[in-house]
Amino acid sequence: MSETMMLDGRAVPYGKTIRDLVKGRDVVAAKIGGTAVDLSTELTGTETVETIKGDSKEGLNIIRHSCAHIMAEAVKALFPDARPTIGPSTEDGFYYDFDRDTPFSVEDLAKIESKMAELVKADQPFIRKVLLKKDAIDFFKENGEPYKVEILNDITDPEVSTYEQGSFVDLCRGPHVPSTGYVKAFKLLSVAGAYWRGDEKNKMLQRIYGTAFASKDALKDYLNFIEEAKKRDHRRLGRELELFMISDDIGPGMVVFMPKGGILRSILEEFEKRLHLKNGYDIVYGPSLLRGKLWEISGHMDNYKENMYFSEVDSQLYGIKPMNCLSHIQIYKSKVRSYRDLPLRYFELGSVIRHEKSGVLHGLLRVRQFTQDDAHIFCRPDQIVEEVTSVINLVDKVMAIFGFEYEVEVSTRPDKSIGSDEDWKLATEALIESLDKKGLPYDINEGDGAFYGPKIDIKIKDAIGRKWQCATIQCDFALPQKFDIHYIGADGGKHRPVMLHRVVFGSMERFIGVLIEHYAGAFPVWIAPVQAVVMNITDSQADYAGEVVAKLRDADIRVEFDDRNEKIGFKIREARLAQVPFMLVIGDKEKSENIVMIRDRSGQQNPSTVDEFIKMVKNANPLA
RNA sequence: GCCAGCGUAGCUCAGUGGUAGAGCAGCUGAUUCGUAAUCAGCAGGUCAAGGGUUCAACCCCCUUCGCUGGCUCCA
Repeated sequence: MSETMMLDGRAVPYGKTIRDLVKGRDVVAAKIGGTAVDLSTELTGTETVETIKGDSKEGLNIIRHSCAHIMAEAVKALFPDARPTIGPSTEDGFYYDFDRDTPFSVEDLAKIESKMAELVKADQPFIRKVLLKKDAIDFFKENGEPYKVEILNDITDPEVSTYEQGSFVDLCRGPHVPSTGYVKAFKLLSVAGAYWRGDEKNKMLQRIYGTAFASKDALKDYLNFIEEAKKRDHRRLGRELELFMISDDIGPGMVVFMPKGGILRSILEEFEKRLHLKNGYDIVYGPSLLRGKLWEISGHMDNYKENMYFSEVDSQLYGIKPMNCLSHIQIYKSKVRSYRDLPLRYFELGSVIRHEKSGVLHGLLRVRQFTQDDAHIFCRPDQIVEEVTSVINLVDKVMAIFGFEYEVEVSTRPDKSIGSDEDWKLATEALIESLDKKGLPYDINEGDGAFYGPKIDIKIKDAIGRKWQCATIQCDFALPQKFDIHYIGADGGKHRPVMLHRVVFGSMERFIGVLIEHYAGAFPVWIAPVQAVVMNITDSQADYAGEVVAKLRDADIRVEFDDRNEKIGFKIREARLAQVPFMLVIGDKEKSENIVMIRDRSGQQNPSTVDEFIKMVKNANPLA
């Protein structure tokens, strides 16, 4: 056996800790055979060792997790009545949940932060200890930490590890940075309530959010990013650009599209109609109010009642639709279907109303009344994979048009659900097969499916990285059975079709909300509510400018005429603030040469004829 | 729904136990001026709503509504 082993590709001797072998404090932990370990690990084997730097994704997680421990130490020192529960790292920071009767205040954050700074300065080592589970239980019981005891009771391993720094000991798998001084840049961000173990039946704990970075500059960059993101918040831009409003007088979660938002939505809806017709869908419309009986058959009365609105008409119970499927099923049932008819694809821009809990409402992204670009595909079991694949292709095409990157998740059977185990298995496998065929990576969300079937969720990100589910494809074996729909097969027998529920935008509201943030209000020309503002320099060009406006309007260009008695600089400023893609400036020169000066959002200017400009705008439509 | 914070003019925000201010926007007038703000004047508020404490409440207390950040839930 040789006397050395490999560390980041260089030969190093045995018998030393990793920390002995790396210089400085850029390296925060290491990986041996793919498992992250502390730098205090002594090298004894022949494995290959790779270091983890603080500015890598893995390294950041370790720094943040260690920072969470430091925060817990600070909290326990300042508030001895706070009982620590769990404190993981997250995608862009960390949190720690405490059980405490008095919630933390914003002022408390500052105190905790300065205590943490002290602890960091003290550069206390993180000390890992491995002990028997029963000894750990005794220790945390004695220490008055019932939550740690509860976690330990769920652990099956006989041995567990703890990490100790200063006066604080936490049950933890690790790894951690070698000492508190490794945490060079951190900030506490907010306090919030959170249920113990994420279950609303449990006690609400006090959560403190924070973040940490490998350097002060990186932290500063992140805080700047948050500030910049706030500027593109769709609620702010929605008001500034006069796209939509949510009025107190009307009610929470109810969106009013104002003229600018109205035209934007209308353009997107026309786009969707054409897209679906091109892809073999039929356009249908269903009513908002459907008999209560129908919702009983569908299972909504048992599974979704608390989210629905009801109305009694002529002593008959009616439910306002929270989804569009039932009308589409009635269309399917309107005549005998042959296997040759399938697949049938019914598309509806369907407005639904759901009683969402008040605390979840969020601008356009979470509302109570919304319009889905919904479709239901009725197909034979042997057509599922092909149909799902074609929906995925459609989604992919649309996301590319708008420049969205997306993440895919497959959600499996939840506790509260209907249908047989075999159906769920078949449907879930079909969804996964389609994704595999397309070569799309995906995560599995166990138990996150709809109550009637498994689903593929496609999530796109808003300005500050929050992910929103927009497109989704849901496989449903339950409703065809409940409504007893069938088709006549080649064998002359009755067979049960499969139903796919799917949306591409998700809802007009949410998609527009994400679009606003994605483009920061500067919409591409084909969807911009106003595509051009014509502006004259003085009154002497008003007549010619008016002719240009008329010509553009006649060519279906969305144009506004700024003929106010204002300076050209002021007109341009206003058009820029309104994020109008093109400004058509008309002075004496343009008038005499029968042209316009086109200024785009970047400030570039080019002279053009009106006809050329019209052609350019028309060509910007992706379905043109 | 739960935890915390917040609610002053159309918007962004000051303000104090003694009956409200600024900037921008708006309106009026002047200005006709070639690429991100012309000047002047005017007007604008049951201080979210309801109740209470007080000689007196926008301010203190309670309730309701709404918003914000989270949690749970979701297109």
